[in-house]
Amino acid sequence: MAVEGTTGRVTRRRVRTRANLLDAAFSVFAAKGFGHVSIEEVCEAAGYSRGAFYSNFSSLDELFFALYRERADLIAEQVSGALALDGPGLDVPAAVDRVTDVLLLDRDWLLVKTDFLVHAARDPDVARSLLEHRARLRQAIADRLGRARGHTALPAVLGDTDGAARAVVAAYDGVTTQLLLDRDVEHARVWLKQLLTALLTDGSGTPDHRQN
Amino acid sequence: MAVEGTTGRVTRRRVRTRANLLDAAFSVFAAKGFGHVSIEEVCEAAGYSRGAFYSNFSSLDELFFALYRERADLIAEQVSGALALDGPGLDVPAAVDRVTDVLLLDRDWLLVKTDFLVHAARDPDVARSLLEHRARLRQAIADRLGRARGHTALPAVLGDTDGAARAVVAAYDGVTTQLLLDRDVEHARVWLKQLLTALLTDGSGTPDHRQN
DNA sequence: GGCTTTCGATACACCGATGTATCGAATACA
DNA sequence: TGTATTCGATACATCGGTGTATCGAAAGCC
Repeated sequence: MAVEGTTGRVTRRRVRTRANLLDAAFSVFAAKGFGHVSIEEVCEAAGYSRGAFYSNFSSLDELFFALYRERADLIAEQVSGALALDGPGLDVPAAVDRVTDVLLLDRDWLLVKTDFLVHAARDPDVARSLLEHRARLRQAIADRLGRARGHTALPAVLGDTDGAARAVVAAYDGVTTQLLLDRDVEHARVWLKQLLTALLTDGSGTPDHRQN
Repeated sequence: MAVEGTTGRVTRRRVRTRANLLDAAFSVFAAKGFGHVSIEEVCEAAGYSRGAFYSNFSSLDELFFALYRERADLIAEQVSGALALDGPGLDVPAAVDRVTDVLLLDRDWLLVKTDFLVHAARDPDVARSLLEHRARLRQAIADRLGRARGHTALPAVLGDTDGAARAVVAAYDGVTTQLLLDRDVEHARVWLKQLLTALLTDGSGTPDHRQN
């Protein structure tokens, strides 16, 4: 039984193994991709037997979902944190700097994230859940962006602050795609910065040259 | 033997079955996702036996790769065509209109494309091949964009025309992600138009409102 | 139209992964 | 510390997919 309705007895070993399984699964998923991973591989990587797995999860999908939510929430917190740092007024360029510094940490995460996207794209329920998550994040961005008026004027082309927040997310997604292919994290960072600057200001930025 | 070094005898039945297999595979991949598809499923969908498959391909990966190249080349031609339509000078807004009208045809294609991205992200060889393909497409965009000077000035933030072309591709990738989740093609189209306008001009555009 | 070559269907042997049922060991609680 | 309960390892039956080898049928060539 993977699901505990009401926690009968508290458990201590259980939480450890569950966490271990999740961690191991993350590595394996990042390396081989969900859909090319068997339950056995995850168990082996974690140093457990399949008995442990079935005791904690009922399917690979369930584990994958749990894994994604865990990390996604973590990232969302980081971004919110980076956005919430300064005072009542938002300094757009500074915020862009902070966010881009925080955002693109881990290639493995991008791999898993994209796997999950592909998964969600084919399952309406998962898609809805993911859309809600994205909407919350976007809302947080839009809120902060709303405080920018006065400091920097947002270009009118994108509409309201929500449109601008949309653009930010789209830029992030776009850069993610490129980064997955060329593996150049540093370039991705500076380039995301450029893109965001281009989208959120009318001013001038710092160009850069690159192949690929 | 799936690979013919030199074409011994010409074949007519063979090309048909090969095409049928590719078409069926496209549907199946779109529906279930590469990695959740067995060779048998593809064969069944195409109305052939596994013997036919192994006679034409040596693995699912090989078929997938062939499938992707075929369609990707087709799309690239469409885009190039849309860009090449007008005279020596490029009218940016008009070109944006034409490209966005052509570009986002098929959700199934986006699904397969993203699957392939996920695949390429884990295999350096495939990644290189995909990067080259993207680079060619980007170059075509940059070339046309180079002729825009005079008509419309590109924002300096993005650097040269290549930077601008990069931004175009990133916007497309970003919109793709959202579209995979919300399945709203029309909105994606108008929104991509907005994004491109925001990136490629300093002027004003047509805002829009939307949930999700 | 006969003959040769190629294509694809059928049959077979072979894992590898899945899920379940059972039992010993670890752990919470008194 | 004793004991009830939970956790996870082992064993088992099963299934689906893979790849290969073989053979009949379709299609090209003269």
